[in-house]
Formats: sequence, C-alpha cells, structure tokens
Amino acid sequence: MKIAKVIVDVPVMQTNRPFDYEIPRAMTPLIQKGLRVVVSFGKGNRLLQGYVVDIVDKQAVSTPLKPIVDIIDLEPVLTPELLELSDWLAKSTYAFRITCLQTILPGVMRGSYDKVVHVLQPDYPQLPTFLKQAAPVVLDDQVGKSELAALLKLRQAGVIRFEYQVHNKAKIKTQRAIMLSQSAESLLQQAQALPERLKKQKELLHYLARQTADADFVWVKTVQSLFSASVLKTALKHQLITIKALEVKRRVLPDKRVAEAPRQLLPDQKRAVAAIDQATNNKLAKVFLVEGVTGSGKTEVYLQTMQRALDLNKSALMLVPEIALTPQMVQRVFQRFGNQVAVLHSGLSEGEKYDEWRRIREGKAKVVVGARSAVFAPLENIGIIIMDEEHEYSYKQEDTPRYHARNVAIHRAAYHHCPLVLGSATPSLESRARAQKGVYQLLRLPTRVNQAPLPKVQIIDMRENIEQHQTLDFSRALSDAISVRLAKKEQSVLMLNRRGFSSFVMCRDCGYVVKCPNCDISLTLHMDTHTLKCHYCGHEEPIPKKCPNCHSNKIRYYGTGTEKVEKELQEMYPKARIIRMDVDTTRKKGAYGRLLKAFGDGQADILLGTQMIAKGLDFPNVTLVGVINADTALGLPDFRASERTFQLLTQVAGRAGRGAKKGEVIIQTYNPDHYAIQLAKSQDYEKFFRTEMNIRHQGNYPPYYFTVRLACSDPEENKAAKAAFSILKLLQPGLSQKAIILGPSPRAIARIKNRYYYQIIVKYKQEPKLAQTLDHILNLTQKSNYRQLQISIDQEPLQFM
DNA sequence: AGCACGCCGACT
DNA sequence: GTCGGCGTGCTC
Repeated sequence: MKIAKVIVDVPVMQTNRPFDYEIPRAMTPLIQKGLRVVVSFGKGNRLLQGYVVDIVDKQAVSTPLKPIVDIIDLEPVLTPELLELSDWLAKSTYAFRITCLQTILPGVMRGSYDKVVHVLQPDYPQLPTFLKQAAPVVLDDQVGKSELAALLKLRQAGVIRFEYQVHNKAKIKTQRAIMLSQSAESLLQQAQALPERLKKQKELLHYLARQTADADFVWVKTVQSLFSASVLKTALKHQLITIKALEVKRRVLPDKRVAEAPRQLLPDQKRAVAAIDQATNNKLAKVFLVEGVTGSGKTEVYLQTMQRALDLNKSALMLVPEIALTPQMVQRVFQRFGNQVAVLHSGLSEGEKYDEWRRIREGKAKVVVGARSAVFAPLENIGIIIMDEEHEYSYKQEDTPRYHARNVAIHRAAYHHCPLVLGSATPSLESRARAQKGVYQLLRLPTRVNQAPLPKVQIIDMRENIEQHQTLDFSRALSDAISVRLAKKEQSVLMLNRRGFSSFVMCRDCGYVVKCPNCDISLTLHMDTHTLKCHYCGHEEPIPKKCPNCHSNKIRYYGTGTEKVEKELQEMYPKARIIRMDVDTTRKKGAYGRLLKAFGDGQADILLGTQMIAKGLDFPNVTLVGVINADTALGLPDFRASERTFQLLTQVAGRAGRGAKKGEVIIQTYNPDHYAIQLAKSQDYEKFFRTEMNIRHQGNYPPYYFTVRLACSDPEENKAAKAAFSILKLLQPGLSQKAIILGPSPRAIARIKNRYYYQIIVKYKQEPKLAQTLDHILNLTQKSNYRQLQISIDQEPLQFM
C-alpha cells in the first residue's frame, strides 16, 4: 500500500513532522511529491491544507489511516530541490517545516480556512437569531469567546454542526475571448450564408475574419467596443462563435523594451567574467566575491555572466536588495534579457507575484530578478546565482524562518553545481574574511568605468560647530555648500541618519559615548528606569551627569528628526524647494518612486531623507551630498555599528557626481577621528576591513566567532526571566568551555505587546552539539509548565536588540 | 491550532 | 449530585 507523508498546516512544535495518509485508489495516478492536498486532522476532523513531502510503500498498518480528502494542484508546486530546501531551512533556522514551505511558495498558496455552521434542528428554541435562516452561516474571524462557547454547546446538543472549508486563494486570472478556430474564408462563407436581415451578424463575422490574420482569438472586451453585447449573444446562440475564458498573466514588466547589447569590458571586468564563466562552464559551485567600487561596472559583470548561463541553456537568478529601490537595475536586466525575465518583490500584488512565480515554474522565465524571498524562485537547472549588495541587512529575514538569503543561495548553488557571485563595494566582513581564507574567490574591480574620480569627501567636526554656529544641525561648510548649489541650480542630497535615534547618550563636547565595561558596546538609554543598560550582558548603570571623559556637562541623549531639519532648512533657504523622504512621507504605495521621480525631473533643489536615500540613486545633477549626522549609527549597541556606518557613508558618498559635473561630499560628525568615518572619507574599504577585523578579533565577535541568539518571552516578567535561566541551564551542558555565553539579559524594549523578553547570546567557534542542544531546548520548553512561553532561536542575528 | 478528556469548585 | 471552569495531551 502506498502512503503519503504530509506536512499539515499547524505551525506548532508538536505537529512539526510528517503525518501518514492513505492515498485513495482514485488519486493514485495523480498523487506526487510536492503537491498540496486537503486532509482531515485531529479529533474534530477539521480540514487542513497539507504538503505531500514523500510517498512510501507501507505494509498494512495497525491503526487505520485517514485518507487524503482532496488534491489541490495538478502539478507539484514544489520541485524535489525545493522540498529538500525546505527541510534544510527548517533545520538550519529552527523553524517549523510548514512555515518554511509557506515561505518558499507565493503567499496565495497558503490555505485559507472557513468555519461554516450548518443548522441541524432549525426549530430548536434557543437557536441564535443569526442562525435562523436556511443557508449555512460562515463564521467570521472574530467570533467572541462567549459566542463560540455557546456554539460549542449547541454542537454538543446536536443542534448544529461545524464544517471546515479549505480555500485555495491561488486564482488564475482569466478573460473571455472569442476563439478564431476557423479560417477567414470559412468565416466569410458563413457570413454569406446568413440571411440579409442579420446585418450585425455579418459585420461581426467579417470583422473576425480580418482578425484571423494575426491571432487565434479576440478579446471579448475589445469586440464589445465595436459590437453590442446582444450581438455577441445572438452569435453565440447560433453557434457562429465560441467564447472561452483564457488565462491572462498579470505582467509586471512592460511589453516593449529597448534592447541593449553587452558593453565593452575593462581588463578587471574581463578577468572577473572569465573566472566566473569558467565556473559556470565546468559546473563548479564556487562562490565569488566581487569587490568593486561604485561605478566599477559590477552590473555589467553580472549581466554577462548571466548571459553565459543562458547560452548553456540554463537559468539565472539575481538577487537585489529591496528591489523597489532600484528600478534602474530591473530595467537594465529587462533591456538585456527581455521577456524571459521574471521579477519578484514585495511591491507586487499577490496576484502579480503568483503569475510571475508560475512563469518561472513553467520554465517560461529563465531569468529571475528579485529581493530576498526570490532566492526561493522555482527555477530549475540554475546556471548562476548573483547576489548584488551582498552586505545588505535586508537579506536577513527578521521573523521566522530567520534565514539569510546568502546562505540559501549558497545551498542552492551547491545543489545546482553553479557559481554564486556576491557583489558589493563594501562587502560584509563575514564574506570578505571568507575570501581572505580562500573559501570564496575574491575578484576586485578597483577602477571606475568612466575613469571619473571619486568625489571629494570633507569631514566637518561638529564639536567646533556648536560654539560658532547657532543652528546645531548645519555647519557653516555645509550651509555654504548648499547655498552654492542653489545659486548654480544644481541639486543636493542631504541624509539624516535616524538609526539609533535618541537611544544612546553622547557627549556633545568630545563625542564620548558611554560603553559597557564588559562588552565594549554602547549602552542603551532606558527612560523608564533612567539607566543605561547593556543589551548583551545585562550590565546597568545610572545616566552620568558629567562626561566621564572630558567632564563636560553637555552629555545627553542624541537625535534629530527629519521634520525638524526640514523646517530649519526652509528657514535658512526660504526659496529652496525641498523634498523630504522618510517613513512618514513614503508610507503610501508608490510614494517613494513618485518623490524620487520628482527630484530626478528637477522639481526640487534639495532631497532630504533618511538612509533610504543612500541606495542606488543615480541623478546626474546632484553635485552635493551632505550627511547631517554621521554618528548615530556609531552609538548603537551593536558590534556592527562601525561596519554599518562605513557602509552607509561610502554608499551615500557614491551618490555625488554621477554625471559630468564634479561631486562633493560633506560629512558632519562628532567623531571626526573615528576610523569608520576617516576610512569612508578615503573610500578605502580594504583598510577598513583590516582595521575592523582587528577589533572583531579582540572582542571575540564575528567573523571570528559564530553567534546564536535565544530569546524567550512571556506575559509575566518573572516567568520570562525564570525561563531564560532554565534555558541557560539546558544550554550549558551542550557547550564546550570555549563557547562564550552572554546573558540572560532583558531586551531593549523589555515589553512588546504585553510580553516580556529575555535573551541569551552564544558566541562560539566549533560546537558540534549545539544544534542538537537547541532542538532539545525547543522540544522541552514546549512541554514544560510554561504554557505561555514563546521561544525563538536566531542563528547569526544582525540585530542584537 | 482545535478538540476531547478529566479533575475540582459553586450552583439548582 | 451536576454544570462548567481550564489544565493536559493528542492529532496519521
């Protein structure tokens, strides 16, 4: 007997394994691995969506199995590769298998459920009024607790019955079309044969005869503009025409394109392309790190190596961070590869995503460009994977499954025996260190394609500014530079670093930031307790009244908002046209693109924004880039603070002087001597890498150590704390002496949604028993007395707060 | 998650 | 005595 192993849609620890189901005889020829099915589950026999992950032979079983109720898909939605990937993902991120399956597939594939009440005894006296009707009633999502209790009682009394329905949200969009199954001649013949009085019918047939020249069908929608609905109805009645519902794929990319040919390569680019092509040709799962300054032509290297994969009749996957931010990039890929390109990103509607996904699944799209989740694109026979801006933090998903797209890409590249190309001007330290060790192959592109010099970067010491200038946010140098641009009708981009707003304490005289004595990490300000806390080890101290370094009393929390700066700017330059871009002004869909376009069209003189303006913008008329506060990220309680600051400043500096005119960059800071700022000024990534590696080495941080974060939360604070300590007890025996455990400590925002959070961070190099221990902890904490306790594990977290 | 079973307190 | 509260365990 064949048995189907099914992962059911119940995301809890206890059901995180396949369940066996009988395959009814009628389904035997249809059933396959990777299909979605409907199964009945639990005592109430409620219907759930499930995924067939395996089909096995099994001899007669002692307890009878439930049969599969229904098959949802005709073709498997998951390839064997993606099935394996979901298993690997679940194991490596400590997430439920079902959650991983749902992450891999487009959102519409997730089952939606309805609870329907059928009334069995319509004349029952205490029947609630809303049930006193003939038809079954669909319960809405928010049925009150007491209401539900009453309904359960009625069910027990046999008055009503529940029915669970599973819906497939994945709908194929169709449009009605008149099929042109006959030749033009036969249509005209039919028209001839019609009696004279059917004038409109004759006209219709003549019209259709003309269309047969270049199509198999005509949309009803277009015909309706020429003929009325009743004409079509008559024609249909007389069987002169047939109408079918044809699928229309929601398309994301335009129909037309300006085809673009490959560009000439510089020697460095040529070398890089050759090295990558060699891996593609020889089916080597090598990882390359392309380290190229802004404007060095990384994109051209990507495009040409992707072309190589296509030439070998393979597919290509290209990951771009937050794709909405770089429409130029998508455009360029489209111009090169045309209709075989599919785009996947969060800006698409569910339906659009589904259609693009199916074009990939059906093999119609061989090139995929997309953001983080596109790493799961159902491509087969992948010849190359590209990951642009590999250092970007948006590649890490912040909620379950907490995966990093880079790791998924590495896994898929290994499966497909194809190269993975990581590209960045400022690679993550993890990747650059791996290249150093020879795990990845480093390909450097040190020169700019157009030979343009890097913009001149000037650093302004804001500590001096306080005395000289009354406005705190603008130095004389920056305001003068803005005035010059306004006079010359050139544009300025001003960036306000909002990360870490008001959350740390800094001395305005010397730039000193209070750090944890144990962890060498900035302390975070907690206004509720009026203390400074370390989020790593839990160290706590009072807020200093005087700067411990220079004894000034100008030590206070630090931060500035975009609105305030905009007001200041407007006062300084009443005639300047300013576009402000922050979370508030870009919340609406499409607002981001609209504002950028307005700026690109020259409708404003100054673009003021948060870090979102640092990425990928390319406006030739921008000759000044100002960073109003370079420090805020440095103050974050995060060992990656320097790295983030360096990356951000380097990136934003690249926005200046993209066109023919020379660019200038002004960075305002209270830490002018900080290496991250100094090295951003000289745009010297390699030196930054060496300096920062040293610091990481001394502090036992990545990439010298791996990290894992265990967080637990409970509505009751003492329970959360107690749980954290029992987790610690469970953890310790599974670790060697060399592992470093930090915490348990309360998280920065101790209470979110009425839950208290505690966390433990483990730093380690080699811990063979760690994964097993973590699984054990997950299993135990589910069964323990802590019913309300939630526990999460984040491998290599990027956010430690 | 959702359901049943089962064991204790306050009601007809 | 029993109704119903929720704590506990199971779902092919």
